[in-house]
Amino acid sequence: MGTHDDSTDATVTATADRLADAAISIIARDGFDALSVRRVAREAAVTGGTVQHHYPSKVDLTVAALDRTVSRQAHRISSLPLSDSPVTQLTSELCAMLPADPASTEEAVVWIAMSAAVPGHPFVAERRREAAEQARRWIASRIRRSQEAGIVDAAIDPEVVGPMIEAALDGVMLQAVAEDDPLGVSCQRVCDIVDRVLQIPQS
Amino acid sequence: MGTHDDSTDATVTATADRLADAAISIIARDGFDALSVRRVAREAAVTGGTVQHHYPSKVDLTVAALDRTVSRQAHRISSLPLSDSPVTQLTSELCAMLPADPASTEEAVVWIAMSAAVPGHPFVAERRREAAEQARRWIASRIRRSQEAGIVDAAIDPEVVGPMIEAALDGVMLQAVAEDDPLGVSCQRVCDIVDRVLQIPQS
DNA sequence: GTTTCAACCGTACGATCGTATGGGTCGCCT
DNA sequence: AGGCGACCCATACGATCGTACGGTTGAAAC
Repeated sequence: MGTHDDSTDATVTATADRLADAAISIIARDGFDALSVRRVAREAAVTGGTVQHHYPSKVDLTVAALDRTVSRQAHRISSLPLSDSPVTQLTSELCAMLPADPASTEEAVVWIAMSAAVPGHPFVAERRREAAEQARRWIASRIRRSQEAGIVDAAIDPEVVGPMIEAALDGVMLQAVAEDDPLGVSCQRVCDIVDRVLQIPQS
Repeated sequence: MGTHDDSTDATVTATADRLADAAISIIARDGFDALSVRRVAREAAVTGGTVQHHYPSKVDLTVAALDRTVSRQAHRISSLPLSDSPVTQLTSELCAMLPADPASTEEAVVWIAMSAAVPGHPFVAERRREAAEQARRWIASRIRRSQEAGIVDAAIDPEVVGPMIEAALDGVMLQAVAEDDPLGVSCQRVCDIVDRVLQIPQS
């Protein structure tokens, strides 16, 4: 209630989001283990007690950064210009998750970092799984829409091809993060894989 | 010199390898940040001073664990039964990098962990890039051999399709690590992607 | 016998971490 | 006016970290 913000929904103050953004920056810049209460405080120009007030424990701070990462990703791909074809829509949405500007780079690095942090951090696994399932459903819906449009063969099963595309996206993103491939080759790579996996005739 | 060991080559003592293996286990179990001198000492049943003697700094210990990981991977896929077809040879070698037994699981988790640890740890990036380039060359050679055997179309460029397969392997491995997919679906997934990317007619 | 040296053990110091705790300031409600 | 809760600041404690440093042992070199 009260003043609404531009994020997912209410109940979180603006400083709490700033702290989460600071945490994202730290994770993206120096790795998942570099996240600490004091560093977030320095990054956000507050004292340690402040971040401790908004996020009583470190896991609270971490899940806030993780949730905000996937929320930022979802917000960006949802506010994307519509394409004429469902399959180019899918590929453009996929490419929107790759590192392009500083913001998307942060989110991609955090996504890879939280995937790698799953062993030994059970609460990270849960958040990652939720986001992955959401992405899975979203990819499957795009495939189905492409089938209804007659662009891809109706015989292929979205439930089996979807995970392939998901894996391709994860792999390209991991390489983009680890070897900082330029956006062009990353995007081209995922587009090529999608075309081949969906058996789209090469132009 | 003198007694030779079963690892890559000489000059490293047996206890140094044990310490590297302990480091690998720790990284695989509790994440990259959980690696510490004292934990390795506990894991290997020695004191902190001992690991400090073999690896004067923590980065020395870390690069030893990383190098040993890729060496263990290379050793396992090199000691693999030969297949009749070059493409099944490639897929079986790819699947050999996926988490099957405890050893390969450790190596896959460490590989993902070191990919995620690249930002903020420059010395990790170097090691990862060497291993990735080696894998790239190895995949490209398998593709070329398949083309010479007439199984895949000679028109496709190994230099562009290779990175796709590499990305697919990374993505499937990441999902296997993060969501601990069973080996069957992971292996099936990479095989399917390879078949589609190489445009092998579906059986 | 003496020296040397690699391997291993144990301790210590400074830094950083997570977190508990208490005080201070402001706006809002009764 | 007085209480009250949200917000922010500051300090402190215990734990863990990387690493420097010295001691001990045993075998090889001279």
